[in-house]
Formats: sequence, structure tokens, C-alpha cells
Amino acid sequence: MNRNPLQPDYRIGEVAKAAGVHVETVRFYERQGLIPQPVKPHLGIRRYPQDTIARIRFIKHAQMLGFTLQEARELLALRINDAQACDTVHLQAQIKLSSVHEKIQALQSLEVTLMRFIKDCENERSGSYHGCPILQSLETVEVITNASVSKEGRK
Amino acid sequence: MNRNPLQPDYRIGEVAKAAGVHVETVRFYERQGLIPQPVKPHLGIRRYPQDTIARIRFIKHAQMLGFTLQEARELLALRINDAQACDTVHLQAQIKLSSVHEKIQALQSLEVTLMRFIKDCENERSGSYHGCPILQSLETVEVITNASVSKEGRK
DNA sequence: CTTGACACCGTACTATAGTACGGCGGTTAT
DNA sequence: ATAACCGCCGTACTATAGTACGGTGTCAAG
Repeated sequence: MNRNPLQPDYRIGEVAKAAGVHVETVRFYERQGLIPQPVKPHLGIRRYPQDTIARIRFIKHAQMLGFTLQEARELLALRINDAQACDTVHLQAQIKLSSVHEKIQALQSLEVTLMRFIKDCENERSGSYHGCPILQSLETVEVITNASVSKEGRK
Repeated sequence: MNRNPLQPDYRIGEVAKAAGVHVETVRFYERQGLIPQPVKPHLGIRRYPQDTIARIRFIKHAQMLGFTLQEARELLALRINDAQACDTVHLQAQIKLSSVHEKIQALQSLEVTLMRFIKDCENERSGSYHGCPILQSLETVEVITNASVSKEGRK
């Protein structure tokens, strides 16, 4: 196939399939300004350059890494690929990393809590029943999982 | 203050403030069945037991750990204190545990990816600039998406 | 007796990230 | 030629998790 990356040779269905999204998602991204307006040379049919596929994949990858579409938009804007942009991207990635880190910590504390609940429950069941130990623990769960009760940031 | 945890002694504003949410959120949670219907002894004014504050905090906690309200609802359901339900409670706790486990795994792989990106970026910057490695990764990494999975098939 | 703080109610609106729908027309295969 | 597809368009709808709004009512203080 002689498909030049800058020659508009893809129809929306092809783009969607190649990028692994639905056709509606491509239109949605277009409306959101996440991908450039395609040319419509014949009967209003969109014709995309190959680059658009890469762009959609870029967005999807960013999402996988926990970035929102807005953040993906910002990352795309930085795709000019200069050293200055790299600094910004590096910083954004670090911010993301620390938020991921916090989530992991919090979940691990919940994991420990749940494991303890389950174990307590099993012990309880091997003896006489004095009330569900899971219930009792959950009553004080906020003390146990206390890790991330920051008052901050309902955005 | 003689506030018995079971005696309804809190008005909605007090509950909201104590739990760190808005009054509207308390009403919203009530509509969603996340907190029990409060008694309304005088002129339809809600009176809450102290337990409701703990319940809202529990929900907020679960949310911070990446649980949805629906999942928080399920976690709260573990609070059913009943000997016959103990098996169910135990099972639900196990199901929850495995979902927490999965979330941790997913976040850890995300963490590793981000760390690698950041490290690559730093290496790059210590040499001559060939383009931001994070952006390059976002452009090239293969990703499995819902659409590519569900629309699998023909052609 | 008026002001302000709360409370009540239902409805509507916000943002995020798409999905679905209905109707139309053009293209392709049988 | 007729069905099966693809694409076009705009609108509406989904879910999640609240927020805001407008109008009314009660109560205590100044």
C-alpha cells in the first residue's frame, strides 16, 4: 500500500479500527479538538492522514497511564518535541507517578484490612459466634485505613 | 454533650460538616440509599444518629481508595450483622479483596511504566536531545482497548 | 419585626468520556 | 436491482458523582 503518512488515505472506519476505537469516538475526539479536522474531498466523507491514527493511539496510551483527555490534549500540544516540552512532560509524569503511588499505598492498607477481616471471620467461625467480626472492624475502618483522609481537593 | 451514638442528635448541617461533605451530598447519599433514611421528628427536619457520620466517612474513604459509590455500597453491606449472613459477608470480603488486589496490580504496572518513562527522560536529558522519550513511548506503545477487543473479527 | 442561619423540596445543571439513535444517502456485492 | 454496508449529521442518552437553584418555611437574635 502506498500510504504516505501525510496523504489523507483513511476513512473514519479504517482509522477507528486501526486505532482500536469506535467510529463515534473518532467523531467525538474531532468535536473535542483532540484530532485535527479531516479533509472532506468527496461528498463530505472524511479523509484522514495516517498521523491521526497515531494521535488517537497516543491519546489512548495517555489514558491508560491515568491521564484525562484534557491532560492528553496538553501532552499532544507538547508534541512539538523540544527539550523544553520534555521538561514539562517529565514533570507531569512525576505528578502522575506520585498520585499512582498514593493510590497504591491506600489500596494496600485496605488490602491488609480486608485480609485481617477475613482471617478474623474464619477464626470466629471456628469458635462460638459473638457477632460478625467484619462488621465490628468496619465500624472502625476509618481508623485503620486512615492513610489518605486529606481534607483537600474536591475539584 | 450527651450524644448517644444511636440517639438521633444531629441535623443535616452538622452531619455534613462532621463528615466533611456538603449538605446536598448528604441528601444525595440518602437518595442513593447509601445512608439510612433519617427520622424527621419535628417539621420534617432530619435527625441523624452519630453512626451516619461514620458511614459517610466510610464512603469517602472507599472513594479515595478508588471505589465507586456502588462499590462503597457493597462494602457497607458487609455491615449487616447477622450470624447466618456471616458466610456471605466472608465471601463478599474475599471478592472485594481480590478486586483490591487487581487494582493494586494494575496500578503497580502503571507505576513501573511511569518510572521507566521518567528515568528514560532523565537519561535523555543528560546527553544530547533526541526527542522526549515519554512522548515517544506514548506514540509507539501498543495498547489493548475495549473497542479492539469487542469489535474483534471480520476481515 | 425583620434579618440571617438553617432546613425543606424538586428540578436542573456540571463535568467526563463516550454510546446510541434515527434518518438519509452513497457504494458495493450478489 | 436490491440488500448490506459505510458514512453523514445532529441530538439524545448513559453512567458517575455530585452542585446549584429557586422557592418556601422555621426559629432565634437584635
